[in-house]
Amino acid sequence: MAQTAKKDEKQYQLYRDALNLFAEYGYKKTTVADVADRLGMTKGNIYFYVKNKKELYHRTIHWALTQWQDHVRSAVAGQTTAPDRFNAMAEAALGYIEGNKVFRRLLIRDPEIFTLDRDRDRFPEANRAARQIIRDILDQGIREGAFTVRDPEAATEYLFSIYMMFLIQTFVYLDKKDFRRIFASALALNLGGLSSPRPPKETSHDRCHVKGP
Amino acid sequence: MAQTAKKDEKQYQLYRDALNLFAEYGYKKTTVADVADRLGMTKGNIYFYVKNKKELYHRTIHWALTQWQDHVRSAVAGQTTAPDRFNAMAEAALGYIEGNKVFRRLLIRDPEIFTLDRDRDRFPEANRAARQIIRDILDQGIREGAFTVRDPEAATEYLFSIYMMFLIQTFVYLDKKDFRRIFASALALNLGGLSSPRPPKETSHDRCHVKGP
DNA sequence: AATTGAACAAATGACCTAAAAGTTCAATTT
DNA sequence: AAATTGAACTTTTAGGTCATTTGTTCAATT
Repeated sequence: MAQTAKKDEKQYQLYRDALNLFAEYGYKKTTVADVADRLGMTKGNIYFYVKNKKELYHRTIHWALTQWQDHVRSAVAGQTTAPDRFNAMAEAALGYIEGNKVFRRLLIRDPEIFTLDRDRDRFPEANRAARQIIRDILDQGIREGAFTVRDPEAATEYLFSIYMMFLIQTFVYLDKKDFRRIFASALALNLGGLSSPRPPKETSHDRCHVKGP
Repeated sequence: MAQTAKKDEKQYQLYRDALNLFAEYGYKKTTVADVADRLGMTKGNIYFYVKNKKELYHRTIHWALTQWQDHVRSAVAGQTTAPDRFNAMAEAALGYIEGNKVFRRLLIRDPEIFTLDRDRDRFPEANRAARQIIRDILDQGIREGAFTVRDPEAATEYLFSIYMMFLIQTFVYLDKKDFRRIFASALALNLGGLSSPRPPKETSHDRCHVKGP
């Protein structure tokens, strides 16, 4: 049941315009009539595209999350080794929002878009895909011998939580003060751990490859 | 201005009883008269000990946090090496709440006791002390050559956030499902990092001590 | 110093109502 | 047929009133 190209185009406009309005005024203060006005139609016609306001909101945000994820995936694809991909993923994921004012506003209006509570996750599909990006990099690293991970599933869950935590602290709570500095610490810790020894160089590649005692 | 021993004792009772009531009914549903009744006094007399209900609540929780921290500190003191202390701290901090039904109830009634948002932290003093516990272990580990940490202040902040995250996920959101499993992953990752090489043994001590290339 | 109890002040919840916003749909346009 | 309109309809919300509960004060008492 393929949609018409025209409907696809209209839907794109709908999500884009709705996103801007929801980001500016929040869910409650944005009326269906506001969205219709912005698109040059009447509010009744919105219901030709979505079944109600709630669905409009949800689809709009899901669409925004999807765009963001595509950006991350292409950044990851631009690297080859697992550690490089890990860094690229982290940088792309956080950097994208850093540079996206509309998305940041949206998060302030609706801080629960990102949550650490799986039961209250309103975008489980998008977040499953996000976990998969992490998981793929871990698996590659293990396969190629660059990473040592005992329980990849648990590690993925843990890393995803840290990623959520960073998003929430930085873009919801606006604790940006030392964002980059703590982010760097987090990357170093996740790649190398607390434990010595490690040469005091950052570039994460040339590492001691001696087997344990 | 030393208080009388009698007043100290009454204060202890006050906090203990108030804690139980707040945990059972929450802040709103617990009346000042309820607390007074439990202590066998009249509500007017509560105001001899605290200046208002809000202060009673805050002091009560602060007292509970302090007790918890004392427990963690003594668990840490029971170990000697930094990695052992790190593990002991993590286990004591999470384990204490795991076994404390009243505290867990309180968290469900008032989920914002723990927050990732420094601006909304109602117990900054207690949390500063908690960070200090982490920091002291990191410093010891660095001093003794067991840990390699480029920026201890940022690392402390990061580790404290992870600790908060675990508390929130496990005891506020009740995502206990894989708590222990992910907790183990987190400890392993923080001590050893993702990167190979590391012998496939868990006990975190006997590690490769060869200097980098 | 610690406690009481009555008096007073502030906060809450229930109820009401008018306005605003969400939703439907038969008719109309593209 | 797909897309759109606009009026009718339903649901939600914001604001106001009011009785009741709860929080707070304080002069008197132990």
